[in-house]
Amino acid sequence: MVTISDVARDAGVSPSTVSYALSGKRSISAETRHRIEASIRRLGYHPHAGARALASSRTNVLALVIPLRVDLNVPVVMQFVAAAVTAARGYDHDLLLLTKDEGPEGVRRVAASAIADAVIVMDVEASEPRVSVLQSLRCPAVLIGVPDQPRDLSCVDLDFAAAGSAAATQLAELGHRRIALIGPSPAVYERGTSYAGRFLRGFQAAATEHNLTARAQPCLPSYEGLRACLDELFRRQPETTGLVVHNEAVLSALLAELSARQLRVPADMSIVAVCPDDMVENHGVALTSVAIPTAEVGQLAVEMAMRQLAGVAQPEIRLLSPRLTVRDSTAPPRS
Amino acid sequence: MVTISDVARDAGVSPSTVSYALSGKRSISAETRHRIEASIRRLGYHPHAGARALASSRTNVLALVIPLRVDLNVPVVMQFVAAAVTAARGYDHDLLLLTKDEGPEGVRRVAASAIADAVIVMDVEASEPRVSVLQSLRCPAVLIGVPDQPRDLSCVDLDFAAAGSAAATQLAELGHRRIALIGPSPAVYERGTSYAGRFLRGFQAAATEHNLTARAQPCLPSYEGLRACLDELFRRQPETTGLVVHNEAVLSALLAELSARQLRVPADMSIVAVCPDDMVENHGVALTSVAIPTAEVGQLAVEMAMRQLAGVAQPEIRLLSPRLTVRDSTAPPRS
DNA sequence: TACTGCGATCGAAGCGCTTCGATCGCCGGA
DNA sequence: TCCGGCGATCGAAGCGCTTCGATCGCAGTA
Repeated sequence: MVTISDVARDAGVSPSTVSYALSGKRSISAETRHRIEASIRRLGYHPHAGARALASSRTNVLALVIPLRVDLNVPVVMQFVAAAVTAARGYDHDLLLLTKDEGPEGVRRVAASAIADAVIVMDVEASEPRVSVLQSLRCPAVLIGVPDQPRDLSCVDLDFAAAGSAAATQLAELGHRRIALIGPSPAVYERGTSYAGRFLRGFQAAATEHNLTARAQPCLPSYEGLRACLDELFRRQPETTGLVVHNEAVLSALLAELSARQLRVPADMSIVAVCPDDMVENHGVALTSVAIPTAEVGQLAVEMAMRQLAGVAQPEIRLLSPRLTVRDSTAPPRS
Repeated sequence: MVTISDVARDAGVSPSTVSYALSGKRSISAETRHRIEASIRRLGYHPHAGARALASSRTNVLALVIPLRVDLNVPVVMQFVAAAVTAARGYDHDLLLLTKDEGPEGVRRVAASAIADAVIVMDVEASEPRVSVLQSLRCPAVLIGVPDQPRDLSCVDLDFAAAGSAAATQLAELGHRRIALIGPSPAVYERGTSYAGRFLRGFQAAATEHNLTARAQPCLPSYEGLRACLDELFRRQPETTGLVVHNEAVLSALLAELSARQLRVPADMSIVAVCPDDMVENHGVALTSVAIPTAEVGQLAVEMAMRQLAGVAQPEIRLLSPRLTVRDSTAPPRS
């Protein structure tokens, strides 16, 4: 292995000079710096991450805790991850992947053994057990989602309440009177996943405000689940003319099933989807949607973490305003 | 931070004894071990990962390089990742996520700075530039996919040639005479992605062998792309009665579009999908499929890496035999 | 001319761990 | 009784880096 001493010898300086040239923490004459850089290149030197971590108490690694559940939408998670890893590399950091399976202990392990400098947590629950661990370890952290008790932790997410409201309002303004929310899997609600409840409440509040008849139903993420969900919906609330779908996994099944039931979109049924933008075009009809800004949130989470590491950040809760884009799946109801 | 010396003091032994108790590399009396374990628990000791890496030249981290392309199927990638991270934790290792964007330099960086002990590479191309880096660094590595020149690197993948053959053969045996392959995005072929070509060749070989008229078409992963692909297909090869779909992203679009064109599955058109098992049920009809064993491959990749780290493994190429499951999307052609 | 201040560089300590080579009892065999 | 051998433990070196406090030479000032 090529060490800093090898570089120092090659460049005719001391190891500390090489270190300072690399970190820029002390001034180095231009000439020396160039000689060092040349040596580094010639020898193919890469600082040993462990040694660096030990000496500086900085690993340049961010930990990201992702859910492995199937009832959560996988592509959405992947988009977060992609955005986060890309953003992290922009700050010269790497991303370590943890799974929610490990629970609070996983977070403790990683933070306590200084494997990562900060932790980003996805799929946050209302009463989130990882919050107290993070807090007691005084570990820089960013939650994607908002627990009931964020304590002093930073949070970032789409403003799901506003999103739910926007979706319902859009249907109301088109003149729909009976609408429904096709929500995430029941398991998501049971788990108290923070975004699901917030969306639901926003949806209901807007429905009430606009005097709509509104029904909310969770939906298992499978074709059968969707079919059952629709059966139930039309039995309990016939004449429904507008659907808000907060469950990316069943979107295509929904369209297939509506078509099978001779319901045309948007003539017989309007649909507002809640999903990342790149999912609205993969169906026969371009979907009116409230965007889930996965890329922004992922990137923002990393930025917030980096700012905490730089010491220039107090805890903050950032809720991104929803953006609704009207496309071809919504229209006034036929009356 | 709680250090090994704190534990040693608390337990009334020397730091090295604690280390040996933890690693089991020398025998420690039961009594001492218990005292040490108690101290560890009481103090909440976690070994410092950097220090450990520095002293032992082992990080207990595996690097996984994933593609971020949209033209690759995202859920499939995610399933690999999930399987790999879970398997890695089973060996007390963590997973560091790299993206293909960083190219060979990313691999070099991680290996040379001893951030990870081994590298697992997804989305391997026929002439894979990362192979030589990996090899010259003498870094334990596992490729998911098989490049033209695997050199001494281990590879694991589904036997895509056999899979292509199995899919075509199944249609042949049902009596179909004109079939088609709806393949991945053209970009995937252009990039020389290893699995796409292997599947195609297997498909064509079997078609030839069974005297089928067979056409292969790449397909952009969008509704429009699929529609264009079908248009082209039916223009160039009308009377096609069987489809092999090696493009998970367009499965639901395909079913929707066939239905829109009054083609019933399987009465008018048989479909063999190539996809992970959990994707066959999300459509109106359960799909006959050749399984992509994402979980097995991901887990196997980790196991192979661990075996290399343990020093008990020479390079090997493991191709998993395809498993075709007949479901409801295939039937003899109407004639 | 003597001194101050500053930019550039060096040397050494130390981060927390692993590991190699002692050391120290203690037991069994001669 | 003495000694060899072995299990249990200790001490110290060292992994490769960062960083603090010197040192050194030189330009500018009094």
